[in-house]
Amino acid sequence: MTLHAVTEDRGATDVEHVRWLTSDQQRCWRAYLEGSARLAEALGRQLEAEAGLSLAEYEVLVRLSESDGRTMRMSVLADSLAHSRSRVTHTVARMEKHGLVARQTCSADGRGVNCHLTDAGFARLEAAAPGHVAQVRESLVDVLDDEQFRILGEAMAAVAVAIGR
Amino acid sequence: MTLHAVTEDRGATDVEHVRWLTSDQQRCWRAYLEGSARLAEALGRQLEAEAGLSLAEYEVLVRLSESDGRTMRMSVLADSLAHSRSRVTHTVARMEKHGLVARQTCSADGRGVNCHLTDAGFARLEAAAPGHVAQVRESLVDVLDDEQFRILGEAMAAVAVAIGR
DNA sequence: TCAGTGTAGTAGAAATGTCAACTATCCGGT
DNA sequence: ACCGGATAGTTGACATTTCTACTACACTGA
Repeated sequence: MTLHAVTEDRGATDVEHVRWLTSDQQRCWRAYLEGSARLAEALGRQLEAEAGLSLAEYEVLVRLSESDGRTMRMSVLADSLAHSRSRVTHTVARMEKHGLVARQTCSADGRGVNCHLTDAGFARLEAAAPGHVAQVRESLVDVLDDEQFRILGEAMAAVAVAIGR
Repeated sequence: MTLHAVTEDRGATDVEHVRWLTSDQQRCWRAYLEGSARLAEALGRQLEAEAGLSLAEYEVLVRLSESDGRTMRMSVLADSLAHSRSRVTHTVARMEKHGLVARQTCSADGRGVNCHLTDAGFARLEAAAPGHVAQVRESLVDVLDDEQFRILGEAMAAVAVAIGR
């Protein structure tokens, strides 16, 4: 018995007026949950196996590689990844220990820290990228037609905005 | 400088023929990454604050509440959640400590373990559901039009299939 | 100048998830 | 009956993420 049905049984005593999902909406939502879980797992597994990187580390490398001077402030990095500051601190600390990035205090703002991509970090990214892109294609991009993928992107962008970036 | 551009610079020495994402595809993919990160965070935060549950725990409660006798085999639960067995073992162990579920050895298969939703667990789900559904609507369902949401669901279902459920 | 408030980043503990054994049970073939 | 390989689940070590509190610096207004 679904909770939805159960709560409807309460009838007039239910003063909350909950707008439950329709069963079509339920199906979509469950599909999203399952698909996103499997996708994250597939990507993480491939990266770990073939490049020894977590998805979070890979994303850090990507942002840095695209930024001016291959350097970003910690907070900018955190915002751009939609990860907490604390999380980025820990992730970057691990990466620094492995020589992928280097931290330097920011001259312009004494509180700030610049995170810089080292040559070793860039090389690691170059080595990891082809396999990662192949996995993204295999698990997502090539599975969908252009229309589906475009709408998926628009939808998720709208979600990000709604939640308030 | 993007990695994409850099690797193209290698020109004829690049024998890998990597099918990089187009910039449109990049945008979609990044939007997905950011949106899904923010969505998971928003849902988890709401549940934790208002119901003292993690999203993983909530999902366990939902599956059990919908199953025959409010009971599922651990492995069925794991498959249905797309979580690893180990993860489900740990999650269920925590929930059992809090009285939300009870484990009992399976009579039919000596190796099996049945996970049963307690009355307290069901009550907890009933209490949590309205707020959770409201958050799902606010952050996802009501942000999209019907068409977008339907295609999102279809796309993610296709992804789940492609990755091999 | 300097008090108050906000921002940047970190640190360590607690919670959660992953990974690699490990035990116990089941099933299929001989 | 019994061997051997698969399946179900757990365990504990380890890695990662979250949570909370903390330090240091920056900005604003009196």
